[in-house]
Amino acid sequence: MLNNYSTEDKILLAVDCIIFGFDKEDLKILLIKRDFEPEKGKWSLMGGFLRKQENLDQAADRILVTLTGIHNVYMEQLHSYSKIDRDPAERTISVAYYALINIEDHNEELIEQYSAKWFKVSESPKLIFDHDIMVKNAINRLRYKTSKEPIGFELLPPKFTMRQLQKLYESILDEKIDKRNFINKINAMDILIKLDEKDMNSSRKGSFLHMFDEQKYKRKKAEGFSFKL
Amino acid sequence: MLNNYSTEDKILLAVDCIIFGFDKEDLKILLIKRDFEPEKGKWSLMGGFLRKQENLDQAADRILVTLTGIHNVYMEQLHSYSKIDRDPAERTISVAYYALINIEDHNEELIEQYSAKWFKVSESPKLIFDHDIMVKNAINRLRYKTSKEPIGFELLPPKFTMRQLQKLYESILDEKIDKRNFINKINAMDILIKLDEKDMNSSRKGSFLHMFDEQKYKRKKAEGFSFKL
DNA sequence: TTTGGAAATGTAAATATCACACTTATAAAT
DNA sequence: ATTTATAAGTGTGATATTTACATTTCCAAA
Repeated sequence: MLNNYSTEDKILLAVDCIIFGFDKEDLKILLIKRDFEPEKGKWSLMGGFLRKQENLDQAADRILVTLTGIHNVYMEQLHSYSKIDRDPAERTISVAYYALINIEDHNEELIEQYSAKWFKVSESPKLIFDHDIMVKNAINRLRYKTSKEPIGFELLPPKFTMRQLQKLYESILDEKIDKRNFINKINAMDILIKLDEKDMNSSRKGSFLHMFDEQKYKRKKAEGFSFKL
Repeated sequence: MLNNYSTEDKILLAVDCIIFGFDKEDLKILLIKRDFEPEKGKWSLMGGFLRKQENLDQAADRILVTLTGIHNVYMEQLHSYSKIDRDPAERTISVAYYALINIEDHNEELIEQYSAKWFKVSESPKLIFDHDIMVKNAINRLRYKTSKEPIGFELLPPKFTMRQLQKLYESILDEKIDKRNFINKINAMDILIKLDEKDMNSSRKGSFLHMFDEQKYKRKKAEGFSFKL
């Protein structure tokens, strides 16, 4: 009968972050080049160890801030990975988190300091340990999330065009969407504010910028909501 | 720079199991009455600690077998809980798993040995620590699962009536379903085999028994599949 | 003034979902 | 043998959602 904790094994608990960003065309992840052993010189997720005086969410947040300098980022716990020899140096359990950030916000200096780089998810290099599986699982989770609630808040700049939003959906879901149907669907959600302002970069005509209406978004989300392609 | 694991904190890692069963009428969970400190005498999920030589799935399995005697049960990792003082005795992270079992299969002796008891999810007692949150999250996950793939394989006996399957869905989703629409939908899935045999317990007329067609089920699931009420 | 190129827009057909009520089969009672 | 009580079993039309699809508009640059 378990009545004495002191005989139980204690284990190292790592936290690894899958950091998603979107650069107007492609869904990307931020990876670091390890300058420490094991697997020095290889690409990996940003990670760290859980400390006694913090919970997992806090640890994930700390690790993200360390690399990007950004606070108050959207993060969600993904899964815990525990294969016995997943880290050859020592038995370690890793709790993976995924974060959605606006790719323009990150701190260049920190990125350099960690030899970090943004990769298209479709073109990312092989990662150490079980990090590839973590990324795969995170993408699946993000796809699921997409089907349950509007996304974009976190990954897009405050003002964006319909086309950018569509590209974001397309890059997450990895499929083409008809633009009329997409716009009809998004408009039916009634969560965007159309601004008078136009983005003139993409065409002569220019395309209207939009913002999320956070009030309406929250209300909709509370009601429970479904986006189906 | 993290180049030396040895300075990092090591932590106790618990695994707690939310064990779901279905008794032809209600969705239930299996709880134990703790005969050890802390919180002796209170209701709790079945749990244990991760050992160095096993991974989390194996630990969850071991813990489930300890209480029910059943092997090869459907289990899925739910979430990791890490509030600093969640266990007043010592800093402990808990990885929660949920299991779906056929309620008829469990081992009575073991259940008694642990003072365990099946509770309707709607009538379960207050649990220790953060176990109530775990159960709530597990129910949500189960609901989600229900919307993505057929369930029943794990919770029902091999042969079951349409009405039992409907009751299962109703108890998971916590809402009434029209029986004609339900049957139409299930039949449209084309994953059941209707047997010649009838269950005569529930009515004079008797109702036909069905089995899952595992082949078809797997094929459908691979194609990706959605059940919407 | 013309031109090139992305932005913007609407509808009809197909499909999926929903609401809804009567007949049938059988065991038990008479 | 006949009646009765009870859950099982069955189908359709109305409504909502999803899909497929092509043309016109706007503006900067030439």
